Amino acid sequence: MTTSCEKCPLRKIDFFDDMSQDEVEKTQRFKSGELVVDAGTPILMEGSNAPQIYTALRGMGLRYKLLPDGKRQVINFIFPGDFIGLQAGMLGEMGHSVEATTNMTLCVFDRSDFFDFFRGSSSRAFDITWIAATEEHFLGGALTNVGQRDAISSVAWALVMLFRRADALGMVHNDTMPLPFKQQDLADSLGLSLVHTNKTLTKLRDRQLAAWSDGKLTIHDLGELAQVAGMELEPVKSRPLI
Amino acid sequence: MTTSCEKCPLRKIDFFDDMSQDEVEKTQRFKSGELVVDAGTPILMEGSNAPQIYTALRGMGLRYKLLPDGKRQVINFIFPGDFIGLQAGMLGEMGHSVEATTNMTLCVFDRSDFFDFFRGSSSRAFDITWIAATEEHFLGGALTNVGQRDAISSVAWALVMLFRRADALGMVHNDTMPLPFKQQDLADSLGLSLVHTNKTLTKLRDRQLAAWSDGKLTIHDLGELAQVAGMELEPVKSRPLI
DNA sequence: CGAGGGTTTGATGATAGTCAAAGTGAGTGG
DNA sequence: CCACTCACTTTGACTATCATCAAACCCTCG
Repeated sequence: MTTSCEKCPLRKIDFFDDMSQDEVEKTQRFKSGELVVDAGTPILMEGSNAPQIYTALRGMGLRYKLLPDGKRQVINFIFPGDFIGLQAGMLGEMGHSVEATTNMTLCVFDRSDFFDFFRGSSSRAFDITWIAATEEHFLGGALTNVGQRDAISSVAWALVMLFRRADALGMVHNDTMPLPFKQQDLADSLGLSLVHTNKTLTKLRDRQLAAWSDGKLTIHDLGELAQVAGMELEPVKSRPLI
Repeated sequence: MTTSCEKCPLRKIDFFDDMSQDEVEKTQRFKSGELVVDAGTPILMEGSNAPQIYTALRGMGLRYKLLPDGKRQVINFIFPGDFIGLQAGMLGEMGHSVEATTNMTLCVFDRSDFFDFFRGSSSRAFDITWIAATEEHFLGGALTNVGQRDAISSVAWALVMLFRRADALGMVHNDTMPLPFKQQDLADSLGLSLVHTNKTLTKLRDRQLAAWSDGKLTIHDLGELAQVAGMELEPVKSRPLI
């Protein structure tokens, strides 16, 4: 049995905006099913004209782009509640691939219903656009990070961003969050080599700023780490859920 | 006298989608005026809660983000027809600053009317979301470029992207387009130093791949340059105009 | 003619990449 | 239950790309 939007566990999280009854119903009607995938499964392929789009209900994943020569850029990390396939819905084609890093459960929507859903509720349409704008905002920050920060600041920035997202989702306990990715994934997200990323991580660990091992990231003093990153912590804003 | 949307010169360009009479009228009602600024004028500031948003009607500019230590990341370059301030409209706050590189004329819209405009026409709402998704798509590519390509490929990629945009707007004549930016701007967009960017540009010039000087960029064989960039040329898609 | 912004060039050095190999731990099969 | 494998992490040595520093050059402008 699939989870009904009515009882969606994500909606209980403060981080997500409240939804009106009407919004819940419209979203429920839009939802065509659920997809359960194992860790490592590809979900969407760059350039593909995918018939379906998703919301991550459980589990984590990543978005990435491959270059012809095989290099990989991780665009960002997927957390529960993330909307996946907006580009497919709007542009008919994904600009990046998506794959599951852990086992995942995804709410499935048919792309063919997307336009109706969009026009059927201007508040939901607004939410979708809000998500797109937020994604753009994040990518501007990520670009700035990769372009302008040196390795230690860059890694620090990434860890702060990940940690704050997890915190907003209630995934942080005892200053630690689950981080089921590989160092290679982080390296590919920052444009650094695996080796250098590894050495930078041990530097942060030695300085007691952030410790990531066994799929768990521990940060005791976020402010200090943000200091190293040379970033200012913007307040966390709640976001809509599709 | 301001340009009416009815007679907007940009609409004559094939690159922009046709608009229905209704869309033209709604856009006209949304438009509150025009802004003419000199080269170098700041248009929007990062973090500001700007009351107005814009569409570039004439001239070019750039979006950028500043780090606390003064480093600058150029997010992208603004061409005529670009919508400016989507983040302000949706999120209430810009994630980057915008400034005019040349003299510019901008169509001005009041942010307070934005939501009405959005809900007043689902096709215009769709267009706005389309633009947001496209921006996200571009930024994914830019991130990949900065993260994964070496200097020569990176510069080549940027020049190809600029040239194709200009071409779509009919700004290319005799294999050359106006490119009124400084080398420092390009350097800041690629995360490279000015000196290294300069040396890379002369390399491309020596190899007869791309010559940029006196504010003009000429490329005789785009395919060859794209080859150097290690990129595949996606077909150009027309886009909506706000 | 001098000043200033932008571009170009050369010399030097540091950050980060590459290569190679060892270490660790979970899972598998004999 | 003990090799053995495999995927991932860690470390060390060497290299190269790119940053930094400095100075010259070129134009336009007052």
